[in-house]
Amino acid sequence: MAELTDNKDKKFIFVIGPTAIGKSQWALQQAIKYQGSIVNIDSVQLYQGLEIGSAAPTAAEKKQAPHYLYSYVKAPQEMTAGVYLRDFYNLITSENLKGPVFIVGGTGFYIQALEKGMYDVAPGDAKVRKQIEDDLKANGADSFFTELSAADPLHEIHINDHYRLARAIEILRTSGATPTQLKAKAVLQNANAFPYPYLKLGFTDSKEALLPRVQKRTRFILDSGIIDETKSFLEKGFANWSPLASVGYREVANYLIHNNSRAAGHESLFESIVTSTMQLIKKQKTWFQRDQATLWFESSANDQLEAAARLDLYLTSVDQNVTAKGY
RNA sequence: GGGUAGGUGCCCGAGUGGCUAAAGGGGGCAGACUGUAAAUCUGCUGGCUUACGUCUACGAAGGUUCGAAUCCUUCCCUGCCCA
Repeated sequence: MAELTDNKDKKFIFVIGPTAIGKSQWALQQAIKYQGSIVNIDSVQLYQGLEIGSAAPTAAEKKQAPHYLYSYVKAPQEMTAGVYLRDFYNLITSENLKGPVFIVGGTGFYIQALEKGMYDVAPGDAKVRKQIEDDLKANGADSFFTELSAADPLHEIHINDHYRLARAIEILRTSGATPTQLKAKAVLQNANAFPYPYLKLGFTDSKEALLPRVQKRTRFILDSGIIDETKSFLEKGFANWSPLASVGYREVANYLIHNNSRAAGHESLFESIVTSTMQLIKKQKTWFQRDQATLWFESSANDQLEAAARLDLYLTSVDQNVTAKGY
């Protein structure tokens, strides 16, 4: 990690919460008000060409305050939380970001990675990974599960979770470390944790409150051209590019491949995107539940004002860290 | 009007005498989560009951049978074909 002294007195504000809650718009208002900047922490808005479906900030919005880490990863490159961290720290140590920095997004895993840091193990090597995948295919999950259980009887990976199983085996074979050891070590050291003062604000709301927002947004996304956006990637041969498996794009790709000819397909496309988005929201809410350090607000105008007041308190205070526990 | 296929749990759909509260999928609910994370994975999902159990359920009503979603009769409804 590079020298961090430049940012000693800089304040960071996480603005997190489920999709379609209105984080970006709120954060933009605040960034304008305090002459700050915005950094993305959404795992899909990172990519170039997926702006419509991921409801990324528009050019007009980006003009109102500096935005970073949006639309900069090009297909067929695929991001990981680890690479995101590298990019994030590169950014804030190489550029002198204006004012308070708003870190905005709903990807719980990335937020956690940034806040707590990641395990000190090598990232997946493409070659090794391929080998592991072949091995898994040839010998089945049972053999992986047995191998992992022998080395780490306390691991909590399910036998059907092939992705996690393969990753655990990869780490085990290359470094000898087990999931249980890594977890224990991370709790003790927490060496790669976020090194700056920060405030975590979250927006969330009931399913009933979110549904109309999701419907409206889905209509808008469809009208704005997510179908063409998807089509262009498919035509370039990126059908297996992992971001295309994210909410919206997955449904559209499926629609283009299977029901394109049917007139009724369009309405069910709308419905299926709404459903997946609501499912995503549920998963995000489940993830955020365990986060004890976030100050939560609802989406109402009143709560937005309340959140703004808390922000103001933080920005004008001399305290370093202000979290839920601080109040 | 005639013929024909069919009506199954929130939805789709399997089941054609007992092992059926009824496969599977979707949806819903709850959860896990350290380099794919908007991904991946797990559990639950008719009522009452802690449980044993019991009640209600396979279009409706009757019937056959020790026993029916499954067989028979009539009726209602839906799709398709012929008039």
